Amino acid sequence: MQQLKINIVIDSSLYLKDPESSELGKKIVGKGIEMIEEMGYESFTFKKLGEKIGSNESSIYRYFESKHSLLVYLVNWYWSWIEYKLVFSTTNIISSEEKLEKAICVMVEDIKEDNSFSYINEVMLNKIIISEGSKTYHTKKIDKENQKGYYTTYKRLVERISDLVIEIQPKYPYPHMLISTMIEGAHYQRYFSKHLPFLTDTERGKDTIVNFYTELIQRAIR
Amino acid sequence: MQQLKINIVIDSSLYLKDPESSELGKKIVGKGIEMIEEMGYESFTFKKLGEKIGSNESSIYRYFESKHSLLVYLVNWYWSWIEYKLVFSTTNIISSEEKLEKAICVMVEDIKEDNSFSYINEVMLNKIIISEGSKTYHTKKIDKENQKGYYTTYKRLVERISDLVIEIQPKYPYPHMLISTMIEGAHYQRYFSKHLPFLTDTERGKDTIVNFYTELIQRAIR
DNA sequence: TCATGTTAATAGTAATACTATTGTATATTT
DNA sequence: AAATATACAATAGTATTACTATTAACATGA
Repeated sequence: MQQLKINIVIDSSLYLKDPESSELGKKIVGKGIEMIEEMGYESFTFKKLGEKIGSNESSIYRYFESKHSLLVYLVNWYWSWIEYKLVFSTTNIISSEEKLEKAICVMVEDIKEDNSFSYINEVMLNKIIISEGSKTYHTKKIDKENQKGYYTTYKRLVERISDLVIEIQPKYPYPHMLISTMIEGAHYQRYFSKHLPFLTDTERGKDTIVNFYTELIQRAIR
Repeated sequence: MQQLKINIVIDSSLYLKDPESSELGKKIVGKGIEMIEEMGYESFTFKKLGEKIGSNESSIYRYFESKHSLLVYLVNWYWSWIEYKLVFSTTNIISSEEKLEKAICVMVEDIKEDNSFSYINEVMLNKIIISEGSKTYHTKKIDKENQKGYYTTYKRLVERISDLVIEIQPKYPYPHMLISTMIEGAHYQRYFSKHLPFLTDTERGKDTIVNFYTELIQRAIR
């Protein structure tokens, strides 16, 4: 039997030329992920990427107007993918409480498997989001980029889960703050547990971070 | 009556030459804060700072080995200052619950006043920590820099408040995660409320962020 | 007075992000 | 099939950046 194939569609404002439309484009995204993960965003350059994919620096500028906009593209791809996983894991579930629990899990859990989407390594991408993701909005151009729609995917995702919170507890006054605190916080905790463990209480084996945020949210809205 | 003067002492591993030891050093830190706040960390350069303080780029390199290490210095200064405020606002209070409440306030509240320390503008510094602070540890050199003691101030602060949590609820299993989630989260919420308001529920006038985290923590450890 | 050590200024370098221009393959039209 | 138009990538740049090697100025002490 043939496998079901799904494509994540990225808004055209996030690239100059759609990287899905050519082999070179896919190489840029695929190898770009590998290189950013390996050497970090600061050390990563279009020149190095060009060499790696047997192409030229300036060819990459046909697809993305800057290094920054490639990162923004990756972050949006990631959140679209998470949204897809979220919708998938919560359909046909009736109880809102159970839906929320599943949602927390999808947002917060460690990504260990790859291979849903041919040329994108989701495990590496997840690592990039954790260590470099915040650089997409910690920029002086934030307001301009927000207007351009750079953060709509993220917004939609937070909205979706906030709605679940409201379904369960209509009187809870901080649904968006609660969810954005969870999403960003979970990434920080994963980063801390690896590099600054004195800021966490993670143990080996168990997924403490999922437990922590599940409990935190349940108690907050009870 | 003369005013009480206090100096925040920064570990000598965080600079090449102590900026407190000369007028030029104080200018570097003072004007550096102004410029980073104004133009953002990426656009800020030692060359521009040199021009501004009527000195030369390379003179600044005598004090800080890189632009990054200046930011690390500022972050450490900030956390030392917060720790000082924390100790000050919780001494002579007996109840642990009340201590924790005050601590949350000190960590999370909006900084509006300046002038405790002559050449450092705490309001601007707070803005820098909110928008650029995470760049100190989102680097590939994180583990090396951690070994050098770049994050000890932060660690000590988190430890201090985690101890308060443990005093109140000895069985709570995630004190460090709770506090680091709060500190980082509060900064994010301040940033979001200004630039990406759809991720928050902040209202004008009230300090929703303080209320949100106070309630969150109290419910978490109850 | 002259050697010594400490400081800052000069003048650089290598690398970076990004761009203007040229070249080439493919498609379209006549 | 030839002429033209288009799409794309490669070449060769530029301006700016972070950072450094060297020189100059100055104070201190023997």
